[in-house]
Order: sequence, then structure tokens, then C-alpha cells
Amino acid sequence: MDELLQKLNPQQLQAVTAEDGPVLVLAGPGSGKTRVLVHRVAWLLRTRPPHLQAVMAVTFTNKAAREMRDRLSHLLGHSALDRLAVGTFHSLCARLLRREADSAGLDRNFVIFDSDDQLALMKSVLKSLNLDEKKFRPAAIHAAISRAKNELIAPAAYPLQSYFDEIVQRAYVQYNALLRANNALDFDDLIMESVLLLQRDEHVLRRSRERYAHILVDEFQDTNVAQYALVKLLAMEHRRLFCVGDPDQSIYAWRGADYRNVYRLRQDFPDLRVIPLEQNYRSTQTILDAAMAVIRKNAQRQHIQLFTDRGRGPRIVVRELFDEREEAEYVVETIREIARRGAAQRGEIAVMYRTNAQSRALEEAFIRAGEPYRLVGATRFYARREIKDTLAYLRIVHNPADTVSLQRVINVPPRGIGEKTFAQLELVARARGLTPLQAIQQGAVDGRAAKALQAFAERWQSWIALSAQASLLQLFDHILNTSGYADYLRDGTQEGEERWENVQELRNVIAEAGGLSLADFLAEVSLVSDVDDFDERVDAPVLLTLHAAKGLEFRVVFIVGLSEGTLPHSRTLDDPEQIAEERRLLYVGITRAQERLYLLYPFRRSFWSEDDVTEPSRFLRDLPPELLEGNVGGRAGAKRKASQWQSEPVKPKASLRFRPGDRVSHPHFGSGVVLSSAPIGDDEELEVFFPSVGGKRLSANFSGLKQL
DNA sequence: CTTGCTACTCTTTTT
DNA sequence: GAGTAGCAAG
Repeated sequence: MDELLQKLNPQQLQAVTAEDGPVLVLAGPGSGKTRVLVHRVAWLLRTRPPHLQAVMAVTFTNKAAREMRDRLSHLLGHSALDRLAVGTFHSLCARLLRREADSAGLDRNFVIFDSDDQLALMKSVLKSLNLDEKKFRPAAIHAAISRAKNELIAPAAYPLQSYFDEIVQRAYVQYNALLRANNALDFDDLIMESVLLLQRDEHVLRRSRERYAHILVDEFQDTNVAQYALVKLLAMEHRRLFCVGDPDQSIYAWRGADYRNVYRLRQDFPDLRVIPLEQNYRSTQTILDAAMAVIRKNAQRQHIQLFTDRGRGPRIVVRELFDEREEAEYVVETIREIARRGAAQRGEIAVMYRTNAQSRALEEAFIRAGEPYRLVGATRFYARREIKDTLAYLRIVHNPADTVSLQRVINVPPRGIGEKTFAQLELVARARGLTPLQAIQQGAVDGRAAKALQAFAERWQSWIALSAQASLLQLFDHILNTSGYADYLRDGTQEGEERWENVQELRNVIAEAGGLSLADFLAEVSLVSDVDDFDERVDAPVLLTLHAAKGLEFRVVFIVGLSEGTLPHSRTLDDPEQIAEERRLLYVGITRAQERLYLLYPFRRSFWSEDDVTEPSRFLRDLPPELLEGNVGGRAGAKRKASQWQSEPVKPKASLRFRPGDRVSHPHFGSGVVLSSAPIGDDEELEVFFPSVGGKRLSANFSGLKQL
């Protein structure tokens, strides 16, 4: 038998070698579904006539796509990749639309607006409709439009049941118009426009069906209506469709994902073959039992029995700590202990939480302890101001119609081109059907700022000219220097240097990619996801949200903040459907763990500088006591343990101005974190950690240290 | 037009 | 507690 197929269990083998025709693999967590998917693709590429069959595989993240490509080129050799299109729905649709730009009625150079851009555009929509942002929150309107696009509802078909709906509809029309005027698409457009194109244009549809003779979809439970429509359009005729999913891990309903697509699949493809994968290769039975105990409480689900041959393993630790800070310290301390005992390496450990804001307390604890960590998401690299600014410069060169990017940089550094001038420019350009660049060049805007505008347009034009001849890297450097942005950023402060370093990091990305075109670079950058750039080779624990943890596994998992209001989140409490999703979220978190699981919650939580007593999460009650370490009985017992663990009291003396963990700023060293504080006469001796220079001993009275 | 101040809302989760 | 919108002064 093919060596490709060794090491697969019978169910996996059945899935990998299934005959052509619609297949749904219902895969529990840790059942090797990624492996099945990759081997299925390999199997198809190997057994089908090379000239006929190509494969489209849809993964949930770009990271997964990259890993699949790596595995396949290892298994089959690099040339096999020629017949494979693999990526997320978004990246594959972006490629389709670019390829078929003419048929789609799009300019091939369209850019993709990220969430920041989308929000900025929405704000200008509301402004032009004279709507008060207080009353109609841009984010809320945008969310409604996004939902509509995910369900393939055009502006004209938007259902009007309230005054708010009418506002949304008007905003929807205007928002789309502005996107077009900017030669831009938002994330949702990538899918919706692709579907519309395939519905409208028979030739494109036929071409696409031929191009993708096999279609494979990972994380099928997280597809939305539009994505399902796309899959159906492409696969309905040849029916060579292979989906992998787990309804219990559906955690994206809030962005339009509809696990009922699993039922639609059954309806639309009556010959659908369903193959379950129940054996788990990841976790101990203790962890699986806990996971099943949690998920079992959700109604309306098929009963899946997860089993493993990895043994029972250590029991699960459930623990109450005093507050978020102690919780974080417990995590850091325990990780240290685990690493010291050699129970796991730091890089095999993850800390998960419901909301990004919770990473804060954890980060501070890691910094205080001088322990390394990796953070996924939150302050995403590509969301940083200096990165967005730099990209905006590149984007206006690539696409002079992009007014959102132009607005970002036209007066950064300050050039005397303010809001008024920009508004006028935008107005004139739109009225005459010109790009802002053309409008300036034709002298369409006069007044005091005209001179400044001319000067900027000249620069801009010269960058465009350069972009035609020079490499991306040369263009990058040239723009930074001649725009004045480099000097502007490097203002001599600590923070400025850090921001400049980030820009240099972006430069490295370009340099390493080698010979990338401006268009390709921008297209790639706008679709990177949080987990995409997380480096597995670094030996440090990972901090990430439960959502971002999907598809990953770790030997040791900590889940923090397991209290009512956090998980389940307070915004979900009035809706049983949403609480069910919160439960699935915890299920996903638990099943990431291979060996050890810690479930923590704080007794007290501070919220906007107010302290609240919290209830432990209702989900914790569903855990059978025999799976848990020690007795978790009442709150008092847990609290005693928490303080017992705390070897030294951290309660500060009332006279001290600084406490460990305080964020401070210093005139020379920039911002830092207080590690310790001890009274000396009337003064305090402080130990402060600065990211720039490391640890310093300072006097509270004389160092000029300020609390942040 | 820019800067610096005060007041205000806001915390889910993300391609 | 923090980022930002809005306002007043330079």
C-alpha cells in the first residue's frame, strides 16, 4: 500500500481514499482532521490524471494554508503545488476577482480595506448622510452591513423593519459607492462579489468549475451563507466536494458563520457521505471527559463520544485566585515550576482568555517576573499606527483613488493640509470623477493650502513614476525619506525609536519576501490574520484568545478569567444561542490541551477602576469532581489556597506611592513597570523594569518618575 | 492649521 | 483607565 496512507486509522483511511462525490467528515477535536485533509489533497493530486484535475482547498487561516503547502511539497515534491490552489475563502476570492477583474467590473488594482479602513470609510459615510455618530454608531451600522453581505443581501433587498434599518440601507448604498470610488473592496465584498460574479457570468462559472475540479473545505462549520453559496456554485455540477468540520467547534456565528450549512449540505447533496472521526490523538482521557461534560449541556447536538488511548493523565486544576493580578502571577509561577520540573517546555504552553483586554494583566506579570512570552493578536503588528501609515503611503502609490489611505498620510507629517482642505479636495474629486491626485494637479482646489497640495502632489507623482521602475524595497526607502515620515517618526523619543523599529521590521518582511511586486505585497498584507505570524520555534508560552486558539494544540493549557460575565461574556447572557456558543468556545479551549489543563478564575475583578466580586463561570459546575485535583468545594477553601500560595503578602503599606505592577514613565528611560518598592526614610526605593534598558533602581522622590 | 486640554464613552470574539 | 472626539487658544 502507498506509504502515503500508512499510519492512518481505518476511519481516516476511508476519508482520504473516499470515492469522488460529496463527503462530509465529522471530525472531533484532535482527530487528525488536518492530516486527513492534507493527505486527501495529496491522494487526489497523485491518483488523478495531471492535465485534467486541479484542486482547491479552503483553509481557515493563511497559516494553515502555508502548512498545507509545506507538507505537500514534502510529500509530493514542489511541482505538485502547481495544480493546487490553497488559501482562505478571502484570499482565494481575491485571486479570483483579480483574475476575472474585467468580467467582475472591477479594476484589477483594487485594494482590500481592513477593519480600520472600513470604519474610517463608514464614518465619512455617516458624515455625508448627516447622521450623528452618537446616535448611529459607525461600528453598529457597519456590522449590520457586514451581516447583510455575508447573507448576500444587496442594498436594494435590505429588509426594512425599523427606522434603524432604513438608516442602514442608506448607509449601505453610500458605503458601497464610496468603496467603489476608492477602488476598494472590504472583506465581505471579496466573497459576495465572487458569488455574484459566478451567478451572473456563465463563462466565468464554467472556467472556475474546470479550474477547480475538486473542492475541499476545512472548518466547514464556520462557513457563512455567502461562502456556502460559493462552494455550492463551484461544486454543484461535478460534486467532487470534501468538507471537514465539527459543529461543536462552531464559534463564529457572530460574524455570520452558520453551522446549519451542515444540514444544507445534506439537503443539497443527498448522496453526501458522512464519515465520522472519533478517535482523539491529542489529549488525555481526563481532558476529553471534561470537554464532553461541558459540551454535553448544549441541546440540539449529536452525541459524539471522544476516546483516546493516551491514558488518563493528570487531573485538571480548577482554582480561584484573589484577582486578575494574582491569577496572572499564579500562571507565571506555575509555568516556571512546570519548566523547572521538565514537565513541558515553555513553548509548549498556552494561556487563553475570552477578551484581548485580559492579556494585559498577564503581560505585566510575565514582564515583572522577567519571563518570556509570545502574544498573538491584540496589538497586532499590522494594526500599529506607524505600520498603517507606511502602508498607506504605499497604497496611494499603487491606487491613487484610495482616499482613506490618503486621509491617513496627507498631513502626516504636518504639511499644513488640514481637515477642511482635505474635505474640499475629496468633494471636488468626486464631483469631477477624478482621483484626488488628478484633482490637485488640475488645480481644482485653491485657497491657502493650494501650495502645500501642489508640493505633495509632485512628490506623490514622483513616487508613482519610481514605482514603475524601482524595486519595492527601493520605493519603500525612497518614500520614507522623501515624505518626511522617517524624520517625523524618529523624533528622538523612546517611543519614536520603537515605532521606527517596527517600520524597519516591515522593511524586513519585504526584504525577505524578495522581489515581491507592490500589488502582491499589498494584497498579501491586507489578509494576514493574527495567528499567521506566530512563530512556533520560539520557546516561550503563547498568550492568545480562545478564538485564536482554534486549530492549535499545546501540552499545557491555562484558561483564565472563567467567571460569569467574562466567559460566558456579559453581552451574551440574554441569548441562549449565544451562551451555547460561549460553551463551545470553552470546549475549544479545553480540547487544545494535550496533558495538563488549568482553569482559573478571579474572586474579584476590576472593571473601569471599579472592583466587583465575580461568580465562577456556570460552565465550571459541569465538570465532574473526580476529574479535578483536590477538592474545589466552596469558595472559602479555594480562597485559603490562593493566599497560601502567595508566600509573601503583597499588600503595600499605605505610605508607599508605587506598588509592584504600576506602570510608570521616566524622563530618560521611557515607560516601565515597577517591580518592587521599599520605604527608605521619607523616600521609596524602587526597582523598575524598562523595556528599553532593563532593570533600574530609582528613588521615588528624585528620579522624576511619574505614574501612568 | 496645529496643539493641547477636557470630557466622554467604551470592552467580546476576527478574516 | 484609556483612547478619542470636541473644543479653545496659539
